[in-house]
Amino acid sequence: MDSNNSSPKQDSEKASSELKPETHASKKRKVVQKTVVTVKIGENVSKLKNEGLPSDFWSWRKYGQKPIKGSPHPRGYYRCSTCKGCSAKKQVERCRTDASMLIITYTSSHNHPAPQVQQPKEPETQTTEYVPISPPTPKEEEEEEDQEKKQEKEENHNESTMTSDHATTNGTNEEKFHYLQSPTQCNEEIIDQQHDIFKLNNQEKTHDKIDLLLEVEPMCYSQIKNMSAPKSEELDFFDELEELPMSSSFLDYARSSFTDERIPIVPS
DNA sequence: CGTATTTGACCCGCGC
DNA sequence: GCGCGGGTCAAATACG
Repeated sequence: MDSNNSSPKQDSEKASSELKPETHASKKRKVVQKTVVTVKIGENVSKLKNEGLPSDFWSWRKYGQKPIKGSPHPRGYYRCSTCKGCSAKKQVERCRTDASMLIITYTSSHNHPAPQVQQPKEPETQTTEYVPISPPTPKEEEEEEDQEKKQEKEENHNESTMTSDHATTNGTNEEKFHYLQSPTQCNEEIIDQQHDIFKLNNQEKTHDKIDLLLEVEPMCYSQIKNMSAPKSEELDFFDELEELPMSSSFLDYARSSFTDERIPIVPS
């Protein structure tokens, strides 16, 4: 809590009641280090997970959502719920140009080490600790799939969607997430602190793996499938459901995968 | 019953 | 100095 350096403004006002103004407002707006990650939805997330991609070791709780000017999609605000005092936050929004692309911005770092480093063996097993891959994943996937399916069949997929819940856990369900980096978006504040921020998650290790994955799956038939589908409609749909796709595992996952792509931004 | 998510309102910072 | 946009909190609702 006190360590939170990102909620200065509100802290001042609302915090005055319970919280306390820990930092200055300036911090919140620019002094906070941010890592921007662009994720492309179109690959197999579950699959990757199975591969051994550690999703996030932390849980994220959504605390707000706001429509962004110029963007047809709203931005979701998440906070690390793994640890009560963790000030780690992340913002998730869809690319205005490509609804299939998610822009995740990580702010602040975790005050605590990852609950447990899940190994690339069995996500479920390791989840013993509390890796939010199973629970949240289904939700996001559901939405994503829903959209695509809706185009083809709504009811029919309903079942599939639900099934995916379990399947996801096992990796049966195949989601598609592509990770890309958008240098243009934050090339100005790119830094090497990314390691600092995610160092906790043993990203270094993941890094290697992700690297391979990225190269290995430049384009899967899944992606093609995506392309085949009318993006326009999907976008539209997303527009309204924009907020759901990134609960935690999704982002977490993305984050892990983006190790390489994530763009650390630092407010000068 | 408890926890997570959703929605609305409030406030601050920045730009004009 | 005013207005716009962004970010967070709090309360209510839904789901497990």
